[in-house]
Amino acid sequence: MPPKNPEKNSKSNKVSLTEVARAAGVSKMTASRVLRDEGGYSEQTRIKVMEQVDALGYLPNRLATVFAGDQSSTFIGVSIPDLGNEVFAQVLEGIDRKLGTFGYQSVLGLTQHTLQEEENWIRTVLSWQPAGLILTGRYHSARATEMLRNAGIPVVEIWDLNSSPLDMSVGINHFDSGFDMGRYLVSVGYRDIGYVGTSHDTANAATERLNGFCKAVEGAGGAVIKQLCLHDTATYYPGFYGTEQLLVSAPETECVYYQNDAMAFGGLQYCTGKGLDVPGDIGIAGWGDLPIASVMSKRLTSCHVSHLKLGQKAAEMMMARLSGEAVPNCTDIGFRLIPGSTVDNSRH
Amino acid sequence: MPPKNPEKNSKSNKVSLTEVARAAGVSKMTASRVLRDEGGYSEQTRIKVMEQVDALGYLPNRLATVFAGDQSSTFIGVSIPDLGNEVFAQVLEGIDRKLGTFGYQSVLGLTQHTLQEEENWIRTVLSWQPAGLILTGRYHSARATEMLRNAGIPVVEIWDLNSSPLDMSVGINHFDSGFDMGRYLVSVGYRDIGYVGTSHDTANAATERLNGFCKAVEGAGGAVIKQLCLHDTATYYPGFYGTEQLLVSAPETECVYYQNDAMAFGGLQYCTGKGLDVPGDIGIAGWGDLPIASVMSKRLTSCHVSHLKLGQKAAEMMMARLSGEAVPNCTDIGFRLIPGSTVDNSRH
DNA sequence: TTGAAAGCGATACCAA
DNA sequence: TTGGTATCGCTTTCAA
Repeated sequence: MPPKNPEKNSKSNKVSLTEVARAAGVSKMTASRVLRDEGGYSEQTRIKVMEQVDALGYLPNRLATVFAGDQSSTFIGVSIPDLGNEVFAQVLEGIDRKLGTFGYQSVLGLTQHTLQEEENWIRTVLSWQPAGLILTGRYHSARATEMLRNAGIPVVEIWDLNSSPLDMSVGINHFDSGFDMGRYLVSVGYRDIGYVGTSHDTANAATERLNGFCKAVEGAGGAVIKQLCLHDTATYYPGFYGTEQLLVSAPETECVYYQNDAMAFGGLQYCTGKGLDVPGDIGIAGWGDLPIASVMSKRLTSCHVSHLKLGQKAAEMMMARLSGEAVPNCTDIGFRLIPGSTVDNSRH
Repeated sequence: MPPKNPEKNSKSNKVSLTEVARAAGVSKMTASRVLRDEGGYSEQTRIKVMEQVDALGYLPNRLATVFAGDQSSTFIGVSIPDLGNEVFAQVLEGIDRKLGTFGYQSVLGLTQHTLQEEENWIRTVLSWQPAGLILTGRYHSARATEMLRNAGIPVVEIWDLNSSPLDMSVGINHFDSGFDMGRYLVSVGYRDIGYVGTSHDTANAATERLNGFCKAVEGAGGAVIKQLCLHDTATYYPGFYGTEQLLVSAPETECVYYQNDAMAFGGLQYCTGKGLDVPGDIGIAGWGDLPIASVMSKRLTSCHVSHLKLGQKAAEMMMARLSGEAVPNCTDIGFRLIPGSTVDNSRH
């Protein structure tokens, strides 16, 4: 809960347009016109006003402008599951940089992968009258969905491609990306395959990748013999110990598919540390194509997605919509399977 | 520039407190009291109002509340250089999560390490009447400093510890952390040492680490024989090719100190790829202690800083100040040198 | 327990 | 080229 302002009232030392106008000896309407560069005043008047703006250090109160109702704000609410995951940090970077070039600001919400957190954040951020919202994920609570519909502002859902979005959507088809990897791994000769990921309380993109993966593997004659969903964050160390758990309970595993590259690196390090040869003894595949891959001698088998571009595209769609342009409501930015060298493509 | 609202006026479909009050058959003051849980109304009235709130899907307009002048907003402006650098992503995560528990929101600004970007962002974000600002770095343009002083809101400068901050400061002493590493490397026997980092247009923490490092190395009888400051981002691949450049021009280098762990990993991979033994042939030291270190078999020599905690602390100081508590204006969260195994501590 | 009126800072609209 | 007045949604203050 926001506290009452401690020092009586913070506006006490803030300069308002009225004060600028008075100091310049004009009405506040004239001062307003000068500041908005609207025209319809003499050069002499303009100078008088600007002198006082500088002298008094006047900063406009944009709250009042929006409140007056003639403009929307330049806030864009942006929900992100967590920033410990590098890919989301990149998405946010893409969004915020692009928004910045249009003079808009991100109001951040970290939802920790829960719909309840997202709903709470949506309620709050809507009360600040944002110009639009960019949300990670296509699943929202019923109440959240209702609020979003009622808000009457543009919404871009990112990450999962959503063929029937609330409004607009940009991302990739995660099911397909999992499917492609499954098909690839079986095609090079793997049969007994394991999975290591994390579980969240809600359906999400990683689950869809797993679903696609299983479907492809089983359809092609392989088997996903063990699926490990840890109650942890999807980072390096869980990939490490998850691999240990997996190999203890299913030592026949020939290849492991991970929720993302960070977990895959953890798994790779576990295997290497145990003296296993990758890919000779065991294959490893991740997802996301992290920047660190650019310096690894052994290219991680993965799936490339341009996270930065995804964020930029989301911001661009938002800006286009806000300026009244027609915007396709569904944009697939695509992915690319990276064969890499952590799976053995010569098993046949 | 924010465009004029395309659809006439977005408020058209928004429900105001007045409408709720009318529907409930009470005055808007009574409805306001109910919504603020202020007391001073009958239970029957409360029910009538809340029924209409639900029925109409009323969401308060917090802009109007702040504007009315009785409260400050729950915005905290947060400036971060870039999110491609994992450590800053962690800092932001720490800030935003902690702010969230107090019902505050981060308004993000990515400054790309330039003071001009920061100044522009400060001007904009101040116009939205934030409750406070959290800024990365202790250096600001003259105009930015003036605006910050005039704003009359709490400011926390993070990252570099600032003994005479604008208002509050939390971070570490980067000079000291560089100094400690320099002293350590010489103490284990290195003499000809190189540095690989990036250059920015402004003074920054990495520069201070380098300064501290050089002072310690030279004071202890070693020499920083080559300093490479690339015009690039401080990530994996620049660490890789920067190392190549360094070793070509100064093949006698015994040990390399990097701006951060990501660059150090890049360098490590370069050396390993070239058949150099680390630390047998060359030593490698980074800064920051990235999460990936938790799964590496060879512990990277580095300097640990709790980035998440730094962010949390900054948010806590902000919240404490906003609730009127006394807050120390300078908090050192400390660092810890990690000897690791990418330098040889048995050279003597 | 309730309500009417003033006002926050800026802009639209109309009048001079 | 200027300025007065109403207005946005809400809360404070004062009155009933």
